[in-house]
Amino acid sequence: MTHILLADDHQMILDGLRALLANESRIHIDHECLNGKQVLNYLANQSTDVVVMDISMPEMDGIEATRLIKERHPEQKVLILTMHKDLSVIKALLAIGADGFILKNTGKQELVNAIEKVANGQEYYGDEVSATLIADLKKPAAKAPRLKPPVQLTKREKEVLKLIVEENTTQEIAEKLFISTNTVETHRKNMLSKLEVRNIAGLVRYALENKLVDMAE
Amino acid sequence: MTHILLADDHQMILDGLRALLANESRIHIDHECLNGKQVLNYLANQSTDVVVMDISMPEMDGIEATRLIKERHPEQKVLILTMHKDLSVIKALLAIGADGFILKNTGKQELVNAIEKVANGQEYYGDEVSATLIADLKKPAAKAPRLKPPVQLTKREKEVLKLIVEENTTQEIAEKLFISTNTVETHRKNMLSKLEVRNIAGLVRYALENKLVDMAE
DNA sequence: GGAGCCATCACTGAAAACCGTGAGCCCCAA
DNA sequence: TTGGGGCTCACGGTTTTCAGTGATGGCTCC
Repeated sequence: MTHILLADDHQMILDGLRALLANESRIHIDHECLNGKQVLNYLANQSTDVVVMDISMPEMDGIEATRLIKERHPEQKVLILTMHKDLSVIKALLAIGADGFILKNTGKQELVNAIEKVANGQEYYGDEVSATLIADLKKPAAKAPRLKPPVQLTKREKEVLKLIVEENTTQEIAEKLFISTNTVETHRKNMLSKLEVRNIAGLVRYALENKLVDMAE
Repeated sequence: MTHILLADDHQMILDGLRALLANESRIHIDHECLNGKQVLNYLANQSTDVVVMDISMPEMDGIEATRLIKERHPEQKVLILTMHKDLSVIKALLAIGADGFILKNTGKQELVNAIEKVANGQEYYGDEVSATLIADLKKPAAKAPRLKPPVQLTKREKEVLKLIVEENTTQEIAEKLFISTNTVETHRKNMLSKLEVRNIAGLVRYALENKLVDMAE
C-alpha cells in the first residue's frame, strides 16, 4: 500500500485524481493540498510516501515547494504532475531533486505505475519528458551550461522595460524618463544581457511572462 | 439522463472527468475527443446534449471549435471548461455563443449542476467567471471607446508571429519558413497594421495576451 | 470570370535597435 | 576607505525594423 499526498490548485483535478485512484487498492491518499505551503505544513508533522504535485500553484508554486521539501525532508519522494513539457522547468526540478515527472495527458495506468516506482525509490519520467530531455542533450552544448540564476532587474530597468512593452521607442522613453537616449540604450543592453535574450521580443516576453507589467484586461 | 461529449487534450483530465462522473447516473458520456477537429467530426454525424470542452487544445482550439459548432449546429450546447478566468477569452466565447463556463478548480457537484443547467437550455457561469465579468463592467468606460474589431490573423501570419515572439530575426524566420525576407517583412507589416501596434513589442504583447503562442508555465 | 483575400517577392530610404567599449558620479556596505 | 552596484552618458559601426509602394499567381466564393 502506497500512501500519497496530492497537491494541485484545481479542485477539479484533485477530484479527478481522487476518483481515478479510488478503486486502486494499492494506493491511499493521505491528504490533499491546494498549494505548496499546505504541503510543507502537512509534512512538518506527518509523512507520506509520495507527494504528487502540480507545478503552477498560487501562494507557493511547485518548484519552490519541491526545493523546500527536499531541503527539510531529503528522503521525501516528490512526483511532479505537469501540463507542459517545459524544459527549463524540468531541469530546475531535476536539479532540485524531484523524483519523477508525469504529464497530465497520460492515463491512469501510467500514473499508478509512476507513483509506485517513485515510492520504491526509483525515478520516473514520462516518455514525452524523457524525449524532451534527450532532445535537449542532442542540441549543441552551446546552450547546455545555461542555468538560470534568479535574475534581478533594478527599479530603473523595470521602468524602462515597462515603457518598452508599451511600444515606446528609445527616444520616447528617454523623454518620458528625462534621461538621454544613450542611457536608455544602456539599460536595454544590460537587460538583454542579464535576461539572456536577444532583442525586444525577448524582453517583452520576459516582462509579460513574469508579470512585471500589467497585462491589459 | 443527460448525454455529453468530453473534449480535452489531456488524457488525464479526461480520465478524471470520466471517473468523476462514473457514478452519476443522470449523466452519460457519449464520446471523448482530444481536440476541436474530432469534436466537429463527431457532431457531423451524431449529436449529444452538451459538449464539455477545454479551451486550449492542439489542432483546433476550443474557441475556433465553438465558433464552428455554433455555426453548423446552432442548437448544440457548449460548456467551456477552463483553467484561467481570462476576460478576453471569455468575452470572445460569449460573443460566439458558448452556453456556459466552468473553471477546472471547481468541484464535482458544480460540474454536474452546470451540465444539467446547460442541457436544459439555461446558461451557466461559475462564480469566479461571473465575478470577473462584473468586475470588468465596473471598470471606468475609459477603455470603452477602444473598439477592437476581432482581428483575424492568417495562418501564415501566426507562424511568423510565433517565430517573432521566439526572438528570431526576419532573416532567421525567412530561412525557417523557406521564404524571402521580403515576404516575412510584408507579413510583419500587415500584422502591425491590422493589429494597430507600432513595433515588435506590440506584436509580442498581442501574441502573449491573446495566447497565440505557448507561454512557459 | 471577376472580386477579394492570401502568400509571395521587390526596392528604397529612414529610423530604431543592437554591439562593444569606456567612463564619471553617487551611495552604501564591507 | 575602498569597492561594487546602480544610474548616468558617449561614440562608432552593424544589423534590423519600419514605412511606402507596387506587383504576381493562386485560391475561393459568388
